[in-house]
Amino acid sequence: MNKKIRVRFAPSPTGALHIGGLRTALYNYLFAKKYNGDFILRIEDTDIKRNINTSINYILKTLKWCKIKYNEGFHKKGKYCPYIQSKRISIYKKYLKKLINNNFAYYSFETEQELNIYKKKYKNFIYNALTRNKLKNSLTLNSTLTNKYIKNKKYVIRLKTPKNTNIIFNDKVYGKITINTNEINDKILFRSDLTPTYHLASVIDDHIMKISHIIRGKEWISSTPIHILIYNYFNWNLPNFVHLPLILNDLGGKISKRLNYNDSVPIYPINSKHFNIKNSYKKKGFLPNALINIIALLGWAPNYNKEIYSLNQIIELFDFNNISKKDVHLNYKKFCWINKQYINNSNSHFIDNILLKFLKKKIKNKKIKTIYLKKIIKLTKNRIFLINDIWNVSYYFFINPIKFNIPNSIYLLIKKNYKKILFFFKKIILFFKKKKKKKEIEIFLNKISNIFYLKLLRISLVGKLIGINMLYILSLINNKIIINRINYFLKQIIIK
RNA sequence: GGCCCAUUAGUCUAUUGGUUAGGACGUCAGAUUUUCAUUCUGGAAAGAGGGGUUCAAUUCCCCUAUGGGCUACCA
Repeated sequence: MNKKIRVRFAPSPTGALHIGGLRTALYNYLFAKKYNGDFILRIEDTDIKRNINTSINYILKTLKWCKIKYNEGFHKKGKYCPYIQSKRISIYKKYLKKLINNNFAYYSFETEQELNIYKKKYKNFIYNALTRNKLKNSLTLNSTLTNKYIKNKKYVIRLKTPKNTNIIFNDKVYGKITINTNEINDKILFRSDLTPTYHLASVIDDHIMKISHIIRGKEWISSTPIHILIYNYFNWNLPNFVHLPLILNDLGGKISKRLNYNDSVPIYPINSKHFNIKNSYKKKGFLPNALINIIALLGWAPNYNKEIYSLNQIIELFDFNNISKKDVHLNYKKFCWINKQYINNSNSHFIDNILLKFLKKKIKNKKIKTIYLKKIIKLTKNRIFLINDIWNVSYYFFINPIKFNIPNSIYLLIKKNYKKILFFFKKIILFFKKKKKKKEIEIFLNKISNIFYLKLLRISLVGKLIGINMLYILSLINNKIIINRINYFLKQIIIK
């Protein structure tokens, strides 16, 4: 096999790109990268009714954010322009004519309503070699009638599938798959609205564009015989078929472009007439590198006891043999864990800047100095899983607690003298220098022998028993604010 | 309903005839953190069921069960 590796990602612009689509794109990209091949982006918009024009842009943005680069295809110059099927219809028509002339395709004249009646009447109605002799089509009607239908443009064009023939192909993931032609319809290649369908367009394009490996979701396995027939009818060399296991949603079904399911969360946020995607992996605070790692491991595992791989490692190790045949369920907590590994192990300057940007946006108070924010980030970032979590672990540096959550265990022990204790703390805190000396605070904290008194102080400052070491809380929050918080606590909380 | 495909712990996966069935997330316990989280250590937890083939089966074959895909003038 010395043919050049050429693969394509061919989404239809009918909605948001979800994690399954992105994985297909990624695996194509990885395979091309590994063998120095071409990775092509082709837009399959043959079904005009379902197209959503903003989704092309959305797909491009998502791929860009994930750094999945294609070197040929939509919006790029290339040998096989254009890379959008709606602008290639004349090509498909040309090939379609050849199929008809060679008697590999024929005109069929039933209306949709008529077909629905058949489907209702006969349970397993299939339009193919077993039934087409009894139906209205160019094979059964005489030429005058046929021509009349064609003239009035009341037809579809169907692929002529042979009778009772086993189509066998060797899938790179699933191995040998056999499907009998009696089970498949004479697929419609050309609709009554005179547009080609996916099956025709994609096979022709894959051949013209010299695609060597078709890497796509497993849901296409049952259509593969149709594609193989078309290749054979044209006497074209077959590409390699690589079908990927499906990614299942929380209901156990195929993830769809409809955004009803939690797991179908798209990658990139977008706000347009057609979508309003707030809940995306990007928006949640996943890093693109981590997401690539996560998605690569969805149905593929190299034979190492390891979870974290750089893109280069993934490219090097990527192999169809390591792709699982089993459909995968998403494990969101593991996603978060992988993201955390990236937050902790990546270049810290890079991550800190992302966190800084996030916090600045969240706080909106321009008076807060960058150095201060950086200190807080340094102290809190080892506690987060997603970028957005940084707020949850640092908010108490920026906003005063309003509600106070005092666990019973502490409540019982301090209820007698909590006022005294806090007054005492206030006195000491007032004596801290403006630029607080750490040592001073350390001595103070060490002197508090009763752990519950410390907890009381924490609750009054943070609201809950969470957060980083008191030493840093006391030294980073300004004395005045600390006193105010204690005062507010004493006002709000009446412990009897 | 028909056809195709899959089936190792809650989830992802390793081991493709001989292993105390390995790892990860999660979970549970302990340590660190005078809190919480992180981190560290340890534990529990799996070959869907039934038949074959074989000296030996998680691994090969068959049946059943379960799950999924397809069965569109959608891709």
